[in-house]
Amino acid sequence: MPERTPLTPPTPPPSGPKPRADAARNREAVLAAADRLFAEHDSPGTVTMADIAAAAGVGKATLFRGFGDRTGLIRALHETRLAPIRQAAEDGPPPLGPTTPPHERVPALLDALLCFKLDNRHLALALEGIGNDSPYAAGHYPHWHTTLRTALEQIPDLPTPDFTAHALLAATRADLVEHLTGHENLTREQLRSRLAEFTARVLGPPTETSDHRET
Amino acid sequence: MPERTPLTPPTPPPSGPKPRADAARNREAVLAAADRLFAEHDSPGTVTMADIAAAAGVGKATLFRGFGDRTGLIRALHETRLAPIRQAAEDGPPPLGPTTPPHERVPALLDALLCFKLDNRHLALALEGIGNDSPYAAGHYPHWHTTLRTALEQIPDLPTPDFTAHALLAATRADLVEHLTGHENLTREQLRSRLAEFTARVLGPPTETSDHRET
DNA sequence: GAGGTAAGCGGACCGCTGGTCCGTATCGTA
DNA sequence: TACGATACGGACCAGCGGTCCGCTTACCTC
Repeated sequence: MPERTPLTPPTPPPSGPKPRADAARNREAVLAAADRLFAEHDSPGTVTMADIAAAAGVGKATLFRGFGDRTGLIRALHETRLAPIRQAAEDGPPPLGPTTPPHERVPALLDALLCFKLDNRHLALALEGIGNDSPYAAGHYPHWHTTLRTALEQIPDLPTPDFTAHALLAATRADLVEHLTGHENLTREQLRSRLAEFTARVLGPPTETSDHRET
Repeated sequence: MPERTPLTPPTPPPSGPKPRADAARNREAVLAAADRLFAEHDSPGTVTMADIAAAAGVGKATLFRGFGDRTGLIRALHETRLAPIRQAAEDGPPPLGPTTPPHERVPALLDALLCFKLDNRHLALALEGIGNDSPYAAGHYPHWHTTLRTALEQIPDLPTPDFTAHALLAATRADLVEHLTGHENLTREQLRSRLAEFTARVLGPPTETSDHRET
């Protein structure tokens, strides 16, 4: 532990007192530049921190001061884009919100996640490709897992909601999505329907007690 | 294309004329050292090429000459360990071999793969953590996917064998296994039974036409 | 066994990356 | 306007994967 943190007051969300005006401006510039660069390059690995700093018109240190490290920057970017969906799943209207019956909500959640990864290939790839254990270690994964598990638990006779949640989420992994659309040439709609069919099979037919709507 | 390959006649399998004695000996030493180092360190990222060369008692160039690059080394290591299972799935006896009815073979294949990743945490993590698109890009994945898909196609009323094969394989991803055993403290047997239950749910109940054995 | 030859060796070397330091410029405030 | 705190930026560093080239060594031939 260093005697006084010489850098990296990680500032994961810009919380605390109040950021200086130029700091806030630079933060936005960096996020915008990173987003653009990741979108332009196919592989996130080819985008360096120096590139992002240059594109944003700031020094490298600004980048690391604002986000801690590469992981932090990617996470911040990802979080920004994912926030609306997350919000919708937390307390939004059906079919994503918590009031939706599980046989409808689970597929809706997975479809939303899949569409997000289709629309933000680069970001999702960058996030999941950080290090080992990356998707699970921290960040948004536990949230989605818990949400999904909670919904799955309301389905009777489903043996292992916890593992099932993991397995269903694994079916939407960014690199798998990338492979299916890129190498196997599945269209967006094909992939969505495949995932929906698979999910339906896992959930089994809806019952009176678990789902109060006619299908 | 260089006028004469200065290095890297990749030698992925040591095929062709015949390798020199010391070359073969060094190759084995490198594989053994790499295996040991990966097993000792938790994260494959902390094992460098220089470490492996030093542990094997050879120069770095020997390493790159024999395996092309880091990816090649890891793949060679992985392939060596996985070969028996691969062989058993290709033309072995039940429950892994191709003569097994699908309702029995699919869970057996997945269980074998899961056990392999449990027994070779480090290797599987190293392999899947290489780059983006890593598990799907090359190597063993297409083989397992094809095997699984072929078996799934024999199950009537299973809507999308191709995607289902991907999804089931995704449930055995190395980092997920690592997360479940490491952070959620599932035992080996718990994880195996969870995967088996999940698989059974996906496959649905066996029928007369698809499976000729009583269950 | 001796000698020629090419395959193989090793470690100094390179380019590049993520990450850090510190003198300097800018912001917010009185 | 003057002053302290905050943030800036680019030179800098350590460590990585990967390469080069002069030297060693195994193999083949006679």
